[in-house]
Amino acid sequence: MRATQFFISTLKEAPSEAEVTSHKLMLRAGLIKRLTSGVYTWMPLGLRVLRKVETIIREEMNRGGAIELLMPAVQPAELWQESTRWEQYGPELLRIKDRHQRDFCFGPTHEEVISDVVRREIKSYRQLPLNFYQIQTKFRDEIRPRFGVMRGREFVMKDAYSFHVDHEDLQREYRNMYDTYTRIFTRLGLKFRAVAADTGSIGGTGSHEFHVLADSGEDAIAYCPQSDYAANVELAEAMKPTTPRPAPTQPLKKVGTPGVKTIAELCAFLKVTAAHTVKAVVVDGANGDPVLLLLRGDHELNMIKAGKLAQVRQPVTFSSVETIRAAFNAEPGSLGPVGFSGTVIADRAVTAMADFVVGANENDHHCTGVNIGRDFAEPIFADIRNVVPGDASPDGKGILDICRGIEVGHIFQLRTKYSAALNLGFLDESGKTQIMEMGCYGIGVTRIVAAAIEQNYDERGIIFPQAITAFDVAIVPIGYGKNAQVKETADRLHDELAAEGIDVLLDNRDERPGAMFADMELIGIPHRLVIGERGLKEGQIEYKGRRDAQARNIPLTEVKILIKSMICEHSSTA
RNA sequence: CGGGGAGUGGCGCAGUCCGGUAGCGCAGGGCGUUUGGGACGCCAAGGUCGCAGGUUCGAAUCCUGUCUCCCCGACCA
Repeated sequence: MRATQFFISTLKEAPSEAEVTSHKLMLRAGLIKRLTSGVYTWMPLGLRVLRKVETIIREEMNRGGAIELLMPAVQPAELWQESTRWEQYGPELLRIKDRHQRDFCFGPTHEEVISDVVRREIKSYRQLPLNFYQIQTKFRDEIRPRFGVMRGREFVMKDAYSFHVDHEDLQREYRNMYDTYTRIFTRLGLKFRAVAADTGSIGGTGSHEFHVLADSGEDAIAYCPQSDYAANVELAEAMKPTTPRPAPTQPLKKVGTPGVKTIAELCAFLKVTAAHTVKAVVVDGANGDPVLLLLRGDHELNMIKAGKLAQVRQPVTFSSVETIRAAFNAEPGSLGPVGFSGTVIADRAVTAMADFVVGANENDHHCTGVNIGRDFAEPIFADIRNVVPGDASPDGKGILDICRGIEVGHIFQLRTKYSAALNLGFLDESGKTQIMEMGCYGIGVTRIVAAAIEQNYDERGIIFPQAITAFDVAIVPIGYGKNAQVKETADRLHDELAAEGIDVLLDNRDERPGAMFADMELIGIPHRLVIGERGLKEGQIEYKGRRDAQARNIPLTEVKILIKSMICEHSSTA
């Protein structure tokens, strides 16, 4: 490809709409343009990257035995009413009407449609198992789209749905897809981790998320360096303390703590560590009464875990100040279990605490020397906090650490949640009707591009992994329009590399060298060849890898072999 | 939806407090000089100041309404 026959539009300054690195770089490099909130045009350069990601996914899904199809983006309301999700899905579902005022939606996911396909086609156990997938544009009317294509409303997703005669076969396919995803993200050249996940709203049991590791990731992942344990912090179990509760040594005492509202202020005021304090959080209970949750001062409430408690109303809502005032005679910042007669649920870590500090249920007062059993009744103990680095791994094999990740894939065992609702029956060997077991497997294709950048960039711009770069190699001629030998060499090299199936970009724009270098680096091309009069006299051209500190000269005669060898080891042919 | 911020040429911004008819850098056009790390000079071009009302002799600037976008929280690929 010659730059003059392609479309490159880079910016020196990032548009002010962008905050995170990948978003800024994607806009600066001209990969995407925003049309409206959460909706982007993929410019030619960006589309090349997106297509490479799609190709790898498609090749590996095919290798894994899945079969590609393409379902409609627009779906009739009837199907969604049948699965009861027309009401359940909420405002994230973009609902539209046709000219006859019939209800439709723009598909945020395709369980309903695929189920409709399968129930019409599949009648017998002989036709199972099946795994259908598609790569398609979805629309989810996110409350707050952000970070460019990282959390767009319109995005490209690979979604797959598998159907089985029994749970055992579903588990086999689940494992197969787990392995397929592992191959996909490995081939994409990304550092990633598969983590046990909460099943969220889609439901079902058995689920893993695939996260691209990046410090800027939105998700926290707890993992054990000593074993293969990894789980989303939402899910990772905080184990029971192994140490017994010490006996009380201090008397219960009420102390004035004027103006102290937070744990940090409390620690500073009383000169204690946060681990010796207990924080009190009040949420609405299932029966409407407030429920007091207790956590060690240095721990954080996990809303998902709290939501699973029978005593707590779903979704978890913090009680209003009025409710709290009525129940505790005090305001948030001074709350505690002493003298409170309602339901108290304490995190397991609190089990092992003695002589701690907690709110006194009187504004601007705290109690010190508080002890469970002596000063207030034994509460219900449960796991309601986020794990922290240093916690014991739930598999008992070491100590947890925490890193951040971007969720790019998610696999689920749906079991019969949809197949039962949508009546996905088949006849088994004995001629009896059974309900299919179902799995689903998603990959955020557009998100992968942003995640790859989030993981691979420097101050000059993007550094694309070889597997998904828009162009493998950039040829930058110095004096293309002036020096016939430079032009001829550049053209020939371009043609020869292209003939080898290498994606080569010849920057034949009439730009100054600095501008060309800057652009080629910004758009993340991993290899660069510079052809100049100076080097050609010696029969040499210059090579520089995108991450290399220094360029080096190589004989012209060896260029092709060098480039080929560097690119072919990452070749995307399956 | 709650909280915060912003809409001025393609991009980044100043001007708004204190009303007087719009400016800077970059990009883009022409000409010339340049050509191994985002060149320089000259010339020309480009703006309903988000939109709608209002106040005023006069509004980017003040008032009211409205739309859009971004950031922080609950959702998700």
